[in-house]
Amino acid sequence: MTDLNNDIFKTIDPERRGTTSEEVISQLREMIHRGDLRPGDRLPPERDLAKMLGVSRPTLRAGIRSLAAVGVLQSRQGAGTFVVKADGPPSLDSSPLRLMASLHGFTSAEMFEARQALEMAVAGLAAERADGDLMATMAEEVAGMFASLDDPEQFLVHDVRFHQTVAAASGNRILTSLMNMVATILFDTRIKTVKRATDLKESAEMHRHVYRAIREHNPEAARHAMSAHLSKAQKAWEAEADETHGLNPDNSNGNGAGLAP
Amino acid sequence: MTDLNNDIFKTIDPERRGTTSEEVISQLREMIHRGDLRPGDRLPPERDLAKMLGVSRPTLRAGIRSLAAVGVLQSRQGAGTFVVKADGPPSLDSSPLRLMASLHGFTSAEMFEARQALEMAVAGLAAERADGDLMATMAEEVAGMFASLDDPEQFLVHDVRFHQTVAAASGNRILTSLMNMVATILFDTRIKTVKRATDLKESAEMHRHVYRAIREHNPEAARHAMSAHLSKAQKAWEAEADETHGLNPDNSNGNGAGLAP
DNA sequence: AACGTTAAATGGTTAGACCTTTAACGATCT
DNA sequence: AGATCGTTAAAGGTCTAACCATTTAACGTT
Repeated sequence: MTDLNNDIFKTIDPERRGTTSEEVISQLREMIHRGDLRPGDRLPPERDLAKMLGVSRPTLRAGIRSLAAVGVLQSRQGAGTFVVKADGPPSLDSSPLRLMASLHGFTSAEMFEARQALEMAVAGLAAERADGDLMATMAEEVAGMFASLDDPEQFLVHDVRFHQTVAAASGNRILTSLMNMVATILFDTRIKTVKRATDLKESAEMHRHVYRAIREHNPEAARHAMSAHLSKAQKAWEAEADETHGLNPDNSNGNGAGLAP
Repeated sequence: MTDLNNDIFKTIDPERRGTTSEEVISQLREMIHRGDLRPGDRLPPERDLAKMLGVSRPTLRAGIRSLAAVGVLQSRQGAGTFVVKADGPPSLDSSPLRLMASLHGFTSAEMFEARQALEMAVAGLAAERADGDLMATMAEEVAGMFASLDDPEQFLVHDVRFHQTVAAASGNRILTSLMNMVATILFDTRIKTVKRATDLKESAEMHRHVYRAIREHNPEAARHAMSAHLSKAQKAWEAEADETHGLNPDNSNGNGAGLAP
Protein backbone atom coordinates (compact mmCIF):
# COMPACT_ATOMS: atom_id res chain seq x y z
CA MET A 1 0.00 0.00 0.00
CA THR A 2 2.91 2.37 -0.53
CA ASP A 3 1.84 3.36 -3.99
CA LEU A 4 -1.11 5.61 -3.49
CA ASN A 5 -1.15 7.07 -6.95
CA ASN A 6 -3.39 4.39 -8.33
CA ASP A 7 -7.05 5.24 -8.59
CA ILE A 8 -8.30 2.70 -6.11
CA PHE A 9 -9.78 5.56 -4.17
CA LYS A 10 -12.34 7.26 -6.33
CA THR A 11 -13.69 10.64 -5.39
CA ILE A 12 -17.24 10.75 -4.22
CA ASP A 13 -19.97 12.25 -6.35
CA PRO A 14 -21.73 15.02 -4.45
CA GLU A 15 -24.94 14.19 -6.35
CA ARG A 16 -25.41 10.88 -4.62
CA ARG A 17 -28.21 9.47 -2.55
CA GLY A 18 -27.91 9.09 1.17
CA THR A 19 -25.44 10.92 3.33
CA THR A 20 -21.84 11.57 2.49
CA SER A 21 -20.54 9.35 5.26
CA GLU A 22 -22.73 6.52 4.03
CA GLU A 23 -21.08 6.90 0.70
CA VAL A 24 -17.68 6.72 2.36
CA ILE A 25 -18.73 3.50 4.04
CA SER A 26 -19.85 2.08 0.72
CA GLN A 27 -16.57 3.04 -0.91
CA LEU A 28 -14.48 1.39 1.78
CA ARG A 29 -16.74 -1.64 1.87
CA GLU A 30 -16.50 -2.10 -1.87
CA MET A 31 -12.75 -1.83 -1.69
CA ILE A 32 -12.79 -4.69 0.79
CA HIS A 33 -15.22 -6.77 -1.22
CA ARG A 34 -13.17 -6.19 -4.36
CA GLY A 35 -10.02 -7.17 -2.54
CA ASP A 36 -8.28 -3.81 -2.92
CA LEU A 37 -8.03 -3.81 0.83
CA ARG A 38 -6.89 -7.03 2.40
CA PRO A 39 -6.49 -8.08 6.04
CA GLY A 40 -3.53 -6.34 7.61
CA ASP A 41 -3.42 -3.55 5.05
CA ARG A 42 -2.96 -0.06 6.32
CA LEU A 43 -5.22 2.67 5.03
CA PRO A 44 -3.74 5.95 3.89
CA PRO A 45 -3.58 8.66 6.57
CA GLU A 46 -6.95 10.22 7.25
CA ARG A 47 -5.89 13.58 5.87
CA ASP A 48 -4.75 12.06 2.61
CA LEU A 49 -7.63 9.64 2.25
CA ALA A 50 -10.14 12.40 2.93
CA LYS A 51 -8.63 14.41 0.11
CA MET A 52 -8.67 11.40 -2.19
CA LEU A 53 -12.32 10.73 -1.55
CA GLY A 54 -13.20 14.40 -1.75
CA VAL A 55 -14.69 14.64 1.71
CA SER A 56 -13.69 16.35 4.90
CA ARG A 57 -11.77 14.56 7.57
CA PRO A 58 -14.65 14.36 10.09
CA THR A 59 -16.85 12.75 7.45
CA LEU A 60 -14.18 10.25 6.57
CA ARG A 61 -13.67 9.52 10.25
CA ALA A 62 -17.38 8.89 10.60
CA GLY A 63 -17.17 6.23 7.92
CA ILE A 64 -14.07 4.67 9.39
CA ARG A 65 -15.69 4.61 12.79
CA SER A 66 -18.73 2.79 11.50
CA LEU A 67 -16.58 0.08 10.00
CA ALA A 68 -14.44 -0.06 13.12
CA ALA A 69 -17.58 -0.57 15.19
CA VAL A 70 -18.36 -3.78 13.34
CA GLY A 71 -14.83 -5.04 13.67
CA VAL A 72 -13.58 -4.55 10.13
CA LEU A 73 -11.18 -1.68 10.69
CA GLN A 74 -9.04 -0.82 13.66
CA SER A 75 -7.44 2.54 14.32
CA ARG A 76 -4.40 3.00 16.50
CA GLN A 77 -3.43 6.51 17.45
CA GLY A 78 -0.07 7.40 16.06
CA ALA A 79 0.17 4.27 13.97
CA GLY A 80 -2.67 4.32 11.48
CA THR A 81 -5.88 2.60 10.51
CA PHE A 82 -5.72 -1.05 9.53
CA VAL A 83 -7.93 -3.67 8.05
CA VAL A 84 -8.32 -6.17 10.83
CA LYS A 85 -5.85 -8.98 10.54
CA ALA A 86 -7.25 -12.43 10.09
CA ASP A 87 -5.07 -14.35 12.45
CA GLY A 88 -6.82 -17.15 14.19
CA PRO A 89 -10.52 -17.68 13.84
CA PRO A 90 -12.43 -14.63 12.68
CA SER A 91 -14.59 -13.25 15.41
CA LEU A 92 -17.71 -11.16 15.27
CA ASP A 93 -18.18 -8.63 18.02
CA SER A 94 -20.66 -9.87 20.56
CA SER A 95 -21.67 -6.47 21.90
CA PRO A 96 -24.40 -6.00 19.27
CA LEU A 97 -25.99 -9.23 20.39
CA ARG A 98 -25.51 -8.23 23.99
CA LEU A 99 -27.26 -4.92 23.42
CA MET A 100 -30.00 -6.65 21.51
CA ALA A 101 -30.46 -8.93 24.49
CA SER A 102 -30.96 -5.95 26.77
CA LEU A 103 -33.28 -4.14 24.40
CA HIS A 104 -35.53 -7.07 23.68
CA GLY A 105 -35.29 -8.78 27.02
CA PHE A 106 -33.78 -12.00 25.79
CA THR A 107 -33.88 -14.67 28.45
CA SER A 108 -30.89 -16.72 29.46
CA ALA A 109 -32.89 -19.78 28.41
CA GLU A 110 -32.98 -18.49 24.85
CA MET A 111 -29.29 -17.76 24.96
CA PHE A 112 -28.46 -21.22 26.22
CA GLU A 113 -30.73 -22.79 23.66
CA ALA A 114 -29.00 -20.90 20.87
CA ARG A 115 -25.62 -21.92 22.16
CA GLN A 116 -26.74 -25.51 22.43
CA ALA A 117 -27.97 -25.53 18.83
CA LEU A 118 -24.71 -24.06 17.56
CA GLU A 119 -22.46 -26.27 19.65
CA MET A 120 -24.37 -29.37 18.61
CA ALA A 121 -23.94 -28.40 14.99
CA VAL A 122 -20.20 -27.85 15.26
CA ALA A 123 -19.76 -31.01 17.32
CA GLY A 124 -21.49 -33.02 14.62
CA LEU A 125 -19.36 -31.49 11.91
CA ALA A 126 -16.22 -31.96 13.98
CA ALA A 127 -16.97 -35.65 14.29
CA GLU A 128 -17.11 -35.84 10.53
CA ARG A 129 -13.97 -33.88 9.83
CA ALA A 130 -11.63 -33.59 12.80
CA ASP A 131 -8.05 -34.33 11.96
CA GLY A 132 -5.41 -35.75 14.23
CA ASP A 133 -3.90 -32.49 15.37
CA LEU A 134 -7.11 -30.96 16.57
CA MET A 135 -8.23 -34.19 18.18
CA ALA A 136 -4.93 -34.28 20.04
CA THR A 137 -5.57 -30.74 21.24
CA MET A 138 -9.02 -31.74 22.42
CA ALA A 139 -7.57 -34.65 24.35
CA GLU A 140 -5.02 -32.34 25.95
CA GLU A 141 -7.68 -29.93 27.07
CA VAL A 142 -9.77 -32.72 28.54
CA ALA A 143 -6.70 -33.92 30.37
CA GLY A 144 -6.14 -30.36 31.53
CA MET A 145 -9.62 -30.29 32.99
CA PHE A 146 -9.03 -33.45 34.96
CA ALA A 147 -5.74 -32.02 36.14
CA SER A 148 -7.33 -28.85 37.49
CA LEU A 149 -10.36 -30.16 39.31
CA ASP A 150 -9.20 -28.22 42.33
CA ASP A 151 -8.58 -25.00 40.42
CA PRO A 152 -11.87 -23.75 38.95
CA GLU A 153 -10.33 -20.85 37.06
CA GLN A 154 -7.78 -23.04 35.37
CA PHE A 155 -10.52 -25.55 34.67
CA LEU A 156 -12.51 -22.87 32.91
CA VAL A 157 -9.56 -22.05 30.68
CA HIS A 158 -9.36 -25.63 29.47
CA ASP A 159 -13.13 -25.77 29.15
CA VAL A 160 -13.24 -22.76 26.83
CA ARG A 161 -10.27 -23.98 24.80
CA PHE A 162 -11.89 -27.37 24.35
CA HIS A 163 -15.02 -25.84 22.89
CA GLN A 164 -13.00 -23.58 20.62
CA THR A 165 -11.01 -26.55 19.41
CA VAL A 166 -14.19 -28.42 18.60
CA ALA A 167 -15.44 -25.39 16.70
CA ALA A 168 -12.19 -25.17 14.78
CA ALA A 169 -12.46 -28.86 13.95
CA SER A 170 -15.89 -28.27 12.45
CA GLY A 171 -14.14 -26.50 9.60
CA ASN A 172 -16.91 -23.93 9.45
CA ARG A 173 -15.68 -20.50 10.43
CA ILE A 174 -19.11 -18.93 10.22
CA LEU A 175 -20.66 -21.30 12.73
CA THR A 176 -17.55 -20.88 14.83
CA SER A 177 -17.93 -17.11 14.83
CA LEU A 178 -21.61 -17.26 15.70
CA MET A 179 -20.97 -19.78 18.43
CA ASN A 180 -18.27 -17.60 19.97
CA MET A 181 -20.58 -14.61 19.77
CA VAL A 182 -23.19 -16.36 21.91
CA ALA A 183 -20.75 -18.20 24.14
CA THR A 184 -18.88 -14.98 24.99
CA ILE A 185 -21.97 -13.45 26.48
CA LEU A 186 -22.60 -16.43 28.70
CA PHE A 187 -18.93 -16.68 29.54
CA ASP A 188 -18.78 -13.18 30.99
CA THR A 189 -21.21 -14.11 33.70
CA ARG A 190 -19.72 -17.51 34.21
CA ILE A 191 -16.26 -16.27 35.01
CA LYS A 192 -17.69 -14.53 38.04
CA THR A 193 -19.36 -17.60 39.46
CA VAL A 194 -16.80 -20.23 38.56
CA LYS A 195 -15.01 -19.96 41.87
CA ARG A 196 -17.91 -21.60 43.59
CA ALA A 197 -18.37 -24.16 40.86
CA THR A 198 -18.97 -27.71 41.88
CA ASP A 199 -19.25 -30.91 39.91
CA LEU A 200 -16.12 -30.13 37.93
CA LYS A 201 -15.40 -33.81 37.75
CA GLU A 202 -18.73 -34.56 36.17
CA SER A 203 -18.20 -31.71 33.71
CA ALA A 204 -14.81 -33.09 32.72
CA GLU A 205 -16.36 -36.49 32.19
CA MET A 206 -18.96 -35.04 29.86
CA HIS A 207 -16.32 -33.24 27.86
CA ARG A 208 -14.52 -36.53 27.56
CA HIS A 209 -17.64 -38.12 26.16
CA VAL A 210 -17.82 -35.42 23.52
CA TYR A 211 -14.20 -35.97 22.64
CA ARG A 212 -14.60 -39.72 22.33
CA ALA A 213 -17.59 -39.37 20.05
CA ILE A 214 -15.62 -37.03 17.81
CA ARG A 215 -12.60 -39.31 17.85
CA GLU A 216 -14.80 -42.18 16.75
CA HIS A 217 -16.24 -40.00 13.98
CA ASN A 218 -19.73 -40.47 15.29
CA PRO A 219 -21.63 -37.23 14.60
CA GLU A 220 -24.85 -38.29 16.27
CA ALA A 221 -23.07 -39.32 19.43
CA ALA A 222 -21.07 -36.11 19.40
CA ARG A 223 -24.20 -34.02 19.05
CA HIS A 224 -25.87 -35.96 21.82
CA ALA A 225 -22.93 -35.74 24.18
CA MET A 226 -22.56 -32.02 23.57
CA SER A 227 -26.26 -31.52 24.13
CA ALA A 228 -26.16 -33.41 27.40
CA HIS A 229 -23.13 -31.45 28.55
CA LEU A 230 -24.71 -28.07 27.84
CA SER A 231 -28.03 -29.04 29.39
CA LYS A 232 -26.17 -29.88 32.54
CA ALA A 233 -24.20 -26.64 32.34
CA GLN A 234 -27.39 -24.67 31.95
CA LYS A 235 -28.90 -26.28 35.03
CA ALA A 236 -25.79 -25.44 37.00
CA TRP A 237 -25.89 -21.87 35.74
CA GLU A 238 -29.50 -21.45 36.69
CA ALA A 239 -28.83 -22.86 40.12
CA GLU A 240 -26.09 -20.27 40.55
CA ALA A 241 -28.43 -17.56 39.36
CA ASP A 242 -31.01 -18.64 41.89
CA GLU A 243 -28.50 -18.47 44.69
CA THR A 244 -27.35 -15.01 43.79
CA HIS A 245 -30.87 -13.86 43.17
CA GLY A 246 -31.35 -12.88 46.78
CA LEU A 247 -28.24 -10.75 46.64
CA ASN A 248 -29.22 -8.88 43.54
CA PRO A 249 -32.97 -8.89 43.06
CA ASP A 250 -32.83 -6.00 40.64
CA ASN A 251 -34.41 -7.70 37.71
CA SER A 252 -37.02 -5.12 36.85
CA ASN A 253 -35.41 -3.79 33.72
CA GLY A 254 -36.66 -6.44 31.36
CA ASN A 255 -33.43 -8.33 31.15
CA GLY A 256 -34.94 -11.67 31.80
CA ALA A 257 -32.83 -13.79 34.06
CA GLY A 258 -30.21 -11.12 34.28
CA LEU A 259 -28.10 -11.19 31.17
CA ALA A 260 -27.04 -7.62 31.69
CA PRO A 261 -23.50 -7.24 33.00
CA MET B 1 -37.71 10.98 27.85
CA THR B 2 -39.14 14.49 28.19
CA ASP B 3 -37.67 15.04 31.63
CA LEU B 4 -33.99 15.49 31.05
CA ASN B 5 -33.20 17.00 34.42
CA ASN B 6 -32.58 13.70 36.09
CA ASP B 7 -29.00 12.59 36.33
CA ILE B 8 -29.25 9.64 33.99
CA PHE B 9 -26.50 11.21 31.98
CA LYS B 10 -23.41 11.44 34.10
CA THR B 11 -20.50 13.52 33.02
CA ILE B 12 -17.43 11.69 31.93
CA ASP B 13 -14.31 11.58 34.03
CA PRO B 14 -11.35 12.90 32.06
CA GLU B 15 -9.06 10.57 34.04
CA ARG B 16 -10.38 7.44 32.43
CA ARG B 17 -8.71 4.72 30.43
CA GLY B 18 -9.24 4.39 26.71
CA THR B 19 -10.39 7.16 24.45
CA THR B 20 -13.12 9.64 25.22
CA SER B 21 -15.43 8.32 22.54
CA GLU B 22 -15.02 4.81 23.93
CA GLU B 23 -16.20 6.16 27.22
CA VAL B 24 -19.19 7.72 25.52
CA ILE B 25 -20.03 4.34 24.01
CA SER B 26 -19.78 2.70 27.40
CA GLN B 27 -22.06 5.33 28.92
CA LEU B 28 -24.72 4.89 26.28
CA ARG B 29 -24.40 1.14 26.38
CA GLU B 30 -24.81 1.03 30.13
CA MET B 31 -27.86 3.22 29.88
CA ILE B 32 -29.36 0.67 27.54
CA HIS B 33 -28.36 -2.28 29.71
CA ARG B 34 -29.77 -0.56 32.76
CA GLY B 35 -32.98 0.17 30.94
CA ASP B 36 -32.69 3.95 31.13
CA LEU B 37 -32.96 3.92 27.37
CA ARG B 38 -35.64 1.71 25.93
CA PRO B 39 -36.57 0.84 22.34
CA GLY B 40 -38.19 3.80 20.63
CA ASP B 41 -36.79 6.37 23.04
CA ARG B 42 -35.34 9.51 21.61
CA LEU B 43 -31.97 10.71 22.83
CA PRO B 44 -31.49 14.35 23.79
CA PRO B 45 -30.21 16.59 20.99
CA GLU B 46 -26.55 16.10 20.31
CA ARG B 47 -25.65 19.57 21.48
CA ASP B 48 -27.40 19.06 24.80
CA LEU B 49 -26.23 15.51 25.34
CA ALA B 50 -22.66 16.48 24.56
CA LYS B 51 -22.83 19.14 27.23
CA MET B 52 -24.37 16.69 29.70
CA LEU B 53 -21.61 14.15 29.16
CA GLY B 54 -18.93 16.82 29.17
CA VAL B 55 -17.57 16.04 25.73
CA SER B 56 -17.52 17.86 22.44
CA ARG B 57 -20.19 17.23 19.86
CA PRO B 58 -17.93 15.43 17.37
CA THR B 59 -16.81 13.05 20.10
CA LEU B 60 -20.37 12.36 21.10
CA ARG B 61 -21.26 11.84 17.46
CA ALA B 62 -18.44 9.32 17.18
CA GLY B 63 -19.96 7.30 19.98
CA ILE B 64 -23.45 7.54 18.55
CA ARG B 65 -22.16 6.48 15.18
CA SER B 66 -20.49 3.39 16.60
CA LEU B 67 -23.74 2.28 18.19
CA ALA B 68 -25.66 3.15 15.06
CA ALA B 69 -23.30 0.97 13.05
CA VAL B 70 -24.27 -2.09 15.07
CA GLY B 71 -27.96 -1.32 14.74
CA VAL B 72 -28.72 -0.09 18.23
CA LEU B 73 -29.26 3.59 17.50
CA GLN B 74 -30.66 5.28 14.46
CA SER B 75 -30.22 8.96 13.58
CA ARG B 76 -32.57 10.82 11.30
CA GLN B 77 -31.54 14.26 10.16
CA GLY B 78 -33.94 16.86 11.43
CA ALA B 79 -35.76 14.43 13.68
CA GLY B 80 -33.31 13.13 16.24
CA THR B 81 -31.50 10.02 17.36
CA PHE B 82 -33.57 7.07 18.51
CA VAL B 83 -33.05 3.74 20.17
CA VAL B 84 -34.06 1.28 17.49
CA LYS B 85 -37.63 0.21 17.88
CA ALA B 86 -38.24 -3.46 18.49
CA ASP B 87 -41.08 -4.08 16.11
CA GLY B 88 -41.09 -7.51 14.66
CA PRO B 89 -38.22 -9.90 15.14
CA PRO B 90 -34.99 -8.23 16.21
CA SER B 91 -32.43 -8.35 13.46
CA LEU B 92 -28.68 -8.15 13.52
CA ASP B 93 -27.03 -6.35 10.67
CA SER B 94 -25.58 -8.80 8.21
CA SER B 95 -22.98 -6.48 6.74
CA PRO B 96 -20.36 -7.36 9.38
CA LEU B 97 -20.69 -11.00 8.44
CA ARG B 98 -20.64 -10.06 4.77
CA LEU B 99 -17.41 -8.11 5.20
CA MET B 100 -15.95 -10.94 7.22
CA ALA B 101 -16.79 -13.25 4.37
CA SER B 102 -14.85 -11.07 1.96
CA LEU B 103 -11.90 -10.62 4.27
CA HIS B 104 -11.48 -14.27 5.16
CA GLY B 105 -12.61 -15.74 1.89
CA PHE B 106 -15.54 -17.67 3.25
CA THR B 107 -16.84 -20.12 0.72
CA SER B 108 -20.46 -20.38 -0.23
CA ALA B 109 -20.33 -23.96 1.00
CA GLU B 110 -19.54 -22.75 4.49
CA MET B 111 -22.31 -20.22 4.29
CA PHE B 112 -24.83 -22.81 3.20
CA GLU B 113 -23.66 -25.20 5.86
CA ALA B 114 -24.11 -22.56 8.54
CA ARG B 115 -27.56 -21.76 7.25
CA GLN B 116 -28.45 -25.41 7.17
CA ALA B 117 -27.38 -25.89 10.78
CA LEU B 118 -29.39 -22.89 11.92
CA GLU B 119 -32.48 -23.73 9.92
CA MET B 120 -32.42 -27.32 11.13
CA ALA B 121 -32.25 -26.10 14.69
CA VAL B 122 -35.19 -23.72 14.35
CA ALA B 123 -37.21 -26.29 12.43
CA GLY B 124 -36.73 -28.77 15.23
CA LEU B 125 -37.74 -26.24 17.85
CA ALA B 126 -40.68 -25.12 15.76
CA ALA B 127 -41.94 -28.69 15.62
CA GLU B 128 -41.88 -28.75 19.40
CA ARG B 129 -43.57 -25.41 19.95
CA ALA B 130 -45.45 -24.09 16.94
CA ASP B 131 -48.90 -22.86 17.77
CA GLY B 132 -51.94 -22.82 15.50
CA ASP B 133 -51.55 -19.30 14.21
CA LEU B 134 -48.02 -19.71 12.99
CA MET B 135 -48.75 -23.13 11.54
CA ALA B 136 -51.64 -21.60 9.63
CA THR B 137 -49.27 -18.95 8.28
CA MET B 138 -46.84 -21.64 7.20
CA ALA B 139 -49.60 -23.47 5.39
CA GLU B 140 -50.62 -20.25 3.64
CA GLU B 141 -47.09 -19.61 2.46
CA VAL B 142 -46.76 -23.14 1.15
CA ALA B 143 -50.04 -22.68 -0.68
CA GLY B 144 -48.71 -19.40 -2.00
CA MET B 145 -45.69 -21.19 -3.42
CA PHE B 146 -47.84 -23.68 -5.26
CA ALA B 147 -49.95 -20.80 -6.53
CA SER B 148 -46.96 -18.98 -7.99
CA LEU B 149 -45.06 -21.76 -9.71
CA ASP B 150 -45.08 -19.62 -12.86
CA ASP B 151 -43.92 -16.46 -11.09
CA PRO B 152 -40.46 -17.00 -9.63
CA GLU B 153 -40.25 -13.65 -7.91
CA GLN B 154 -43.56 -14.14 -6.16
CA PHE B 155 -42.49 -17.67 -5.29
CA LEU B 156 -39.39 -16.31 -3.62
CA VAL B 157 -41.48 -13.98 -1.47
CA HIS B 158 -43.48 -16.90 -0.11
CA ASP B 159 -40.32 -18.93 0.27
CA VAL B 160 -38.65 -16.31 2.44
CA ARG B 161 -41.79 -15.73 4.48
CA PHE B 162 -42.14 -19.44 5.12
CA HIS B 163 -38.67 -19.68 6.55
CA GLN B 164 -39.21 -16.60 8.68
CA THR B 165 -42.42 -18.07 10.01
CA VAL B 166 -40.65 -21.27 10.95
CA ALA B 167 -38.01 -19.22 12.72
CA ALA B 168 -40.66 -17.28 14.59
CA ALA B 169 -42.33 -20.54 15.58
CA SER B 170 -39.07 -21.71 17.10
CA GLY B 171 -39.61 -19.17 19.85
CA ASN B 172 -35.90 -18.40 19.93
CA ARG B 173 -35.20 -14.87 18.76
CA ILE B 174 -31.45 -15.29 18.95
CA LEU B 175 -31.37 -18.22 16.58
CA THR B 176 -33.86 -16.36 14.42
CA SER B 177 -31.58 -13.34 14.24
CA LEU B 178 -28.52 -15.40 13.44
CA MET B 179 -30.41 -17.34 10.81
CA ASN B 180 -31.61 -14.17 9.14
CA MET B 181 -28.10 -12.79 9.22
CA VAL B 182 -26.79 -15.72 7.20
CA ALA B 183 -29.85 -16.13 5.02
CA THR B 184 -29.80 -12.46 4.01
CA ILE B 185 -26.38 -12.81 2.49
CA LEU B 186 -27.41 -15.81 0.42
CA PHE B 187 -30.69 -14.15 -0.46
CA ASP B 188 -29.03 -11.16 -2.07
CA THR B 189 -27.42 -13.33 -4.69
CA ARG B 190 -30.45 -15.50 -5.07
CA ILE B 191 -32.80 -12.68 -5.97
CA LYS B 192 -30.71 -12.07 -9.05
CA THR B 193 -30.87 -15.62 -10.31
CA VAL B 194 -34.40 -16.52 -9.33
CA LYS B 195 -35.82 -15.52 -12.68
CA ARG B 196 -34.22 -18.51 -14.28
CA ALA B 197 -35.12 -20.81 -11.43
CA THR B 198 -36.44 -24.22 -12.26
CA ASP B 199 -37.84 -27.01 -10.13
CA LEU B 200 -40.08 -24.62 -8.26
CA LYS B 201 -42.61 -27.39 -7.91
CA GLU B 202 -40.12 -29.67 -6.24
CA SER B 203 -39.08 -26.85 -3.94
CA ALA B 204 -42.68 -26.23 -2.93
CA GLU B 205 -43.10 -29.92 -2.21
CA MET B 206 -40.10 -29.92 0.07
CA HIS B 207 -41.43 -26.92 1.95
CA ARG B 208 -44.66 -28.80 2.38
CA HIS B 209 -42.79 -31.70 3.91
CA VAL B 210 -41.21 -29.37 6.41
CA TYR B 211 -44.58 -27.92 7.25
CA ARG B 212 -46.18 -31.31 7.75
CA ALA B 213 -43.41 -32.46 10.07
CA ILE B 214 -43.87 -29.33 12.15
CA ARG B 215 -47.63 -29.74 12.18
CA GLU B 216 -47.20 -33.26 13.45
CA HIS B 217 -44.82 -32.02 16.13
CA ASN B 218 -42.08 -34.28 14.89
CA PRO B 219 -38.78 -32.47 15.45
CA GLU B 220 -36.57 -35.11 13.90
CA ALA B 221 -38.68 -35.23 10.75
CA ALA B 222 -38.73 -31.43 10.60
CA ARG B 223 -34.96 -31.24 10.90
CA HIS B 224 -34.56 -33.89 8.25
CA ALA B 225 -37.01 -32.30 5.84
CA MET B 226 -35.40 -28.89 6.26
CA SER B 227 -31.97 -30.39 5.73
CA ALA B 228 -33.07 -32.10 2.56
CA HIS B 229 -34.67 -28.93 1.28
CA LEU B 230 -31.57 -26.83 1.86
CA SER B 231 -29.23 -29.42 0.40
CA LYS B 232 -31.31 -29.34 -2.73
CA ALA B 233 -31.33 -25.54 -2.73
CA GLN B 234 -27.57 -25.47 -2.39
CA LYS B 235 -27.14 -27.78 -5.35
CA ALA B 236 -29.41 -25.55 -7.42
CA TRP B 237 -27.48 -22.48 -6.32
CA GLU B 238 -24.15 -24.03 -7.23
CA ALA B 239 -25.48 -25.05 -10.61
CA GLU B 240 -26.50 -21.45 -11.20
CA ALA B 241 -23.09 -20.26 -10.08
CA ASP B 242 -21.42 -22.63 -12.50
CA GLU B 243 -23.49 -21.30 -15.37
CA THR B 244 -22.73 -17.69 -14.59
CA HIS B 245 -19.10 -18.49 -13.93
CA GLY B 246 -18.21 -18.12 -17.57
CA LEU B 247 -19.75 -14.70 -17.66
CA ASN B 248 -17.91 -13.41 -14.66
CA PRO B 249 -14.68 -15.29 -14.15
CA ASP B 250 -13.29 -12.59 -11.88
CA ASN B 251 -12.84 -14.71 -8.83
CA SER B 252 -9.27 -13.87 -8.08
CA ASN B 253 -9.86 -11.79 -4.99
CA GLY B 254 -10.16 -14.61 -2.53
CA ASN B 255 -13.91 -14.52 -2.27
CA GLY B 256 -14.36 -18.20 -2.71
CA ALA B 257 -17.29 -19.06 -4.91
CA GLY B 258 -18.18 -15.43 -5.31
CA LEU B 259 -20.00 -14.30 -2.22
CA ALA B 260 -19.10 -10.71 -2.90
CA PRO B 261 -21.94 -8.64 -4.31
C1' DA C 1 26.91 -1.58 17.37
C1' DA C 2 23.62 -0.42 20.92
C1' DC C 3 20.98 2.77 23.07
C1' DG C 4 18.55 7.05 24.16
C1' DT C 5 16.70 11.30 22.29
C1' DT C 6 14.08 13.76 19.22
C1' DA C 7 11.15 14.87 15.46
C1' DA C 8 7.80 13.66 12.19
C1' DA C 9 3.60 11.22 11.24
C1' DT C 10 -0.94 9.95 12.56
C1' DG C 11 -5.16 9.27 14.92
C1' DG C 12 -8.06 11.74 18.77
C1' DT C 13 -10.37 15.89 20.28
C1' DT C 14 -12.21 20.44 20.31
C1' DA C 15 -14.39 24.67 18.58
C1' DG C 16 -17.51 27.15 15.81
C1' DA C 17 -20.02 27.86 11.84
C1' DC C 18 -23.13 26.69 8.17
C1' DC C 19 -26.22 23.47 5.44
C1' DT C 20 -30.14 20.16 4.89
C1' DT C 21 -33.88 17.82 6.45
C1' DT C 22 -37.69 17.14 9.44
C1' DA C 23 -41.77 18.23 11.78
C1' DA C 24 -44.66 21.26 14.19
C1' DC C 25 -47.15 25.44 14.08
C1' DG C 26 -50.13 28.76 12.21
C1' DA C 27 -52.23 31.29 8.48
C1' DT C 28 -55.06 30.82 4.66
C1' DC C 29 -58.39 28.97 1.73
C1' DT C 30 -62.37 26.04 0.99
C1' DA D 1 -64.83 24.20 11.01
C1' DG D 2 -61.69 21.58 8.64
C1' DA D 3 -58.10 20.73 5.50
C1' DT D 4 -54.18 22.43 3.14
C1' DC D 5 -50.02 24.74 2.48
C1' DG D 6 -46.21 27.76 3.73
C1' DT D 7 -43.24 29.27 7.48
C1' DT D 8 -40.05 28.39 11.03
C1' DA D 9 -37.55 26.36 14.70
C1' DA D 10 -35.09 22.22 15.83
C1' DA D 11 -31.99 18.62 14.96
C1' DG D 12 -28.68 15.93 12.59
C1' DG D 13 -24.95 16.31 8.69
C1' DT D 14 -20.86 18.55 7.06
C1' DC D 15 -16.96 21.49 6.85
C1' DT D 16 -12.67 24.28 8.27
C1' DA D 17 -8.96 24.85 11.25
C1' DA D 18 -6.46 24.13 14.94
C1' DC D 19 -4.38 21.61 18.80
C1' DC D 20 -3.41 17.30 21.65
C1' DA D 21 -1.57 12.52 22.46
C1' DT D 22 0.60 8.62 20.88
C1' DT D 23 3.38 5.97 18.06
C1' DT D 24 7.01 5.24 14.98
C1' DA D 25 11.34 5.84 13.08
C1' DA D 26 15.24 8.45 12.16
C1' DC D 27 19.25 10.37 14.11
C1' DG D 28 23.02 11.17 16.94
C1' DT D 29 25.58 9.96 20.93
C1' DT D 30 27.96 6.74 23.57
